[in-house]
Amino acid sequence: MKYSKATNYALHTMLFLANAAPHKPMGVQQLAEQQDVSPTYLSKILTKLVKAGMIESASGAHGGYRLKRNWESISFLDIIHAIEGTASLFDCTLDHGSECLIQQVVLSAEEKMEEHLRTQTIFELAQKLK
Amino acid sequence: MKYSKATNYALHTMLFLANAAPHKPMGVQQLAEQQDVSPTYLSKILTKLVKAGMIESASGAHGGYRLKRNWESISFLDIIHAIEGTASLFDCTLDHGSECLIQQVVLSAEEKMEEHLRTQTIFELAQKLK
DNA sequence: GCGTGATTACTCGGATACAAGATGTCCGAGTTTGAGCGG
DNA sequence: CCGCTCAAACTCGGACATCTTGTATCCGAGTAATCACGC
Repeated sequence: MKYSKATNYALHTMLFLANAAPHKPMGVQQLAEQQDVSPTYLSKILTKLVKAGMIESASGAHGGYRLKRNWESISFLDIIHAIEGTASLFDCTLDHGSECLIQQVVLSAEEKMEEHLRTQTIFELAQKLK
Repeated sequence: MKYSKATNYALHTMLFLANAAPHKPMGVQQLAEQQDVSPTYLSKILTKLVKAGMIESASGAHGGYRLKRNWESISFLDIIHAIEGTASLFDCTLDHGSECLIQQVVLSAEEKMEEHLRTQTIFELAQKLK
C-alpha cells in the first residue's frame, strides 16, 4: 500500500503555486520541469484538482494554472482525496453476519490519520518556506 | 491507495486461528473455505506470516497452521507489516535540498495510524467474539 | 502382534498466467495573446 | 494610427501504449500419519 506518484506531484504542485504569485497563472511546462515529469501527464493530474475546485486553468498563450480564492483553507486531506479518491482503505470481503470487527479497527486507525491530514494546510507549509 | 486483499485474508485467518483450539493445527482447505479463497493462494499468504514468526506450519496428514506461543501480543500492525511490508506510505521523489516538508507531514499522519494499529491485538478481538 | 513399506492427505515453493491500475505518450481541437499588415 | 488576420503559445481531453503489482493457478517435491501386508 502506497500513495501514488500522482499524489506526490499534486501536493508539490500546490506548494509551488502557493509560493508563486497568486494571480498570474503558472504554465504546465514550468511546473513539470521542476518536478521532472512530462507536461501532459502532469496536466492530467491537475485536471482532477480543477474538478475538485482547488485551482483553475487559463487557456491560451500565457495560460496555465492558478489557485482559486479559497485556497488558504485547503488541507492535505482535500488534495489526497481529490487524487486517490475517498474510498476507505479496507473493505472486508467476507460476509460474516452483521459487521466486521477487523474492519472497524482498521477504519478507526484510518480516521486517526485523516484527522491529522485535515489539520495540515498547504498555506501553512508555504509560510514556513518564506 | 488500499490495503490488499491479502491483508484482509491474513487478518481474518489470524482471527479464525485465535478462536479455534490453540494447539491443533487447522488445515489450509478449511481456512480457505471460510473465506472463499483458493487454498494455494492462501497458503502463499500464510507463508509470510510463518516467516514473520506469528504462526507455524505442520506438514503431512492432519497438518495445517497454528499460532505460536507468543501470539497473544501480536498487533494488527505486526500482521499488516508482515503482508504489506514496512515501507512508508510516501516517498518524495523530488530532490529539493535537504528534507521535504510534505513528506514530513504525511509520515507523521501515517505514524498516527500506526500508533493505533499497534495497540489493537487479535487476542482482544477474539475475546469479544466469545 | 509387530515392523516395514505403500498409500494418502497434507504443506511448500517455484514458475507461470491473468487482470487491473498506475504511469506515461500522442495527437487533434479549442483559446488567448500578440505581432504583422493593410488601409 | 486603427482594425483585421494570422501565427504562436498555450491548455484540454480522449485514445493509446507500457509497466508494475496484486491476484490466482498449476504442478512437482517433500513430509507426516495411517493403513496393509508379511513374518
